[in-house]
Amino acid sequence: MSQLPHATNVSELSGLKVACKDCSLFQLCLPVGLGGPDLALLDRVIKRRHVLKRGEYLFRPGDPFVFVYAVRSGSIKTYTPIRDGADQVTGFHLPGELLGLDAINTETHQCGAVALETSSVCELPLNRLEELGSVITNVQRQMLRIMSKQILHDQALQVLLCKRSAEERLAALLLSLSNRYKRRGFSATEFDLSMSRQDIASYFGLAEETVSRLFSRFQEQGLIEVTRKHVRLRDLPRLASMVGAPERLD
Amino acid sequence: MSQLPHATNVSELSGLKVACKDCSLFQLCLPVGLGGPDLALLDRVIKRRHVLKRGEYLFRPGDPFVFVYAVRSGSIKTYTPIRDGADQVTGFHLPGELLGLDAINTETHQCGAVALETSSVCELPLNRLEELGSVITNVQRQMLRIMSKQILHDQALQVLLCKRSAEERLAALLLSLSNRYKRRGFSATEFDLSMSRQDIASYFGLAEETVSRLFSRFQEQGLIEVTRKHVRLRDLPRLASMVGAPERLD
DNA sequence: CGAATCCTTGAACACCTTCAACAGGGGTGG
DNA sequence: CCACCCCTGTTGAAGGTGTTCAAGGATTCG
Repeated sequence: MSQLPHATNVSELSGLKVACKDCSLFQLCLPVGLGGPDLALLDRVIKRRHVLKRGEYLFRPGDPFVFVYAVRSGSIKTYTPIRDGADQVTGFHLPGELLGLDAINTETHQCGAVALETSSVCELPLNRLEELGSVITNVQRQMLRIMSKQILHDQALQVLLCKRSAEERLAALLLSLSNRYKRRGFSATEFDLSMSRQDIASYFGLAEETVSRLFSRFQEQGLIEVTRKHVRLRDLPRLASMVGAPERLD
Repeated sequence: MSQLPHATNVSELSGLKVACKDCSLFQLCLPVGLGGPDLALLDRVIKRRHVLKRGEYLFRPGDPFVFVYAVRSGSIKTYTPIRDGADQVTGFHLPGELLGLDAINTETHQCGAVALETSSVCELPLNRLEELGSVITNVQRQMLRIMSKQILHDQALQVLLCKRSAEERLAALLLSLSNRYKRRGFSATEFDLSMSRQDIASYFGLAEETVSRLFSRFQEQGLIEVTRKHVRLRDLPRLASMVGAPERLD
């Protein structure tokens, strides 16, 4: 990969000025529950604002595990290659969410991560977090909680894939995006999908055509208005009623 | 729940004698990678041999999170209740495997856990593990790795549910059980299923009838011999060839 | 402006489900 | 200890949800 020193430096310079305590994602990301001194320590090992353009890779399957990443802006999809050369999309990640947790055990990324739009991430060196951990157990505890949350999320997805129809799966995704955007201060009812129909289809084990048809049907039913990537949720209550509590993907 | 003091005491007395370092599951459970002094500390906070009979619950959805459990013997299934009153089976757990990790974040169990046969577990009080963690970071690191492994497992299941046929899913389960039994010193080709057809069906999002038919078909094809719960794998290579690397559930 | 990609829609087909009936074991009570 | 019963598992036939194949339209980007 060729470097772009000027652009990189500029963005890092501006990025480095934002300490965790001043980050707008403070409530969503790793630092939740940490006090002032802990935060200052944490700030020392976190490198901010690695910027990715749409389609750029954060890491690829087989890459050695170096960092856990926190999404700062934009959105990133993770995928795992399967036989037949195809990819399985394993997740969509919004600002404040952590990435690469599955690589801790093997020290090798099994998944890849690609920016769905221009995005930036913080790099968290897990080794150094562990050093800190012996001083501030809060960071360690926080890591455990985040991974626990991820496991819970995976179980919700399992229920969705096992027990729910294509219709209910798409409803769950729209609802999840709505909730996550809302928590980040964006509109809960109107947003742009950064992922393609094919990405959604892969994520849920459906055919691209099925997803496309569902968007059309949801529109006919007055549930949503959709034109290409832009979505407006017109009946949030009815969407919510399609998704049971254990299937919530937030 | 009524107590059975005599039986409980007997089993606990015999159980308490086995320190982690002498446990046959040493290579599979939490202690892997820990040195002698660390192990001695760990032993102090782990309570051994809570015994469960078939059908008894280790915890239920909604229970407060107190312990992480390590299976010592037998097998335990986890499930999550879904609307319609039905249950979704979320996992089958063999000796050496950890249980209840999804409750760390909310401090409440979302899942329940039931013994599929007479089983025993060790209780790991996570709070006290965290105390230790500030002394021996190895325990913390080990917890992170185990949770990372779980996340990887969940992704494999996601691929299986999204991209693979009923046939391939069952092959993946049989192969997983084979590998896991083998690692525990049992036969890789002949064992008893502790879970029902319905449990398997629920786990994979299939109908009970489909699972039953698949067992029959596998037998017709000479892949396995099966009578009720007893299974003999007759063509391990061919079974393995049905399951891609990213879908391995081990 | 052209090419490639993404999205949409239609029709036939396939895998798995659902409904139904029955067989067989294991446990329980007599 | 045996008989009964219930639960688990098995097998068949019809039906449905989603897939596959096919073609065309729209959008973006070089």
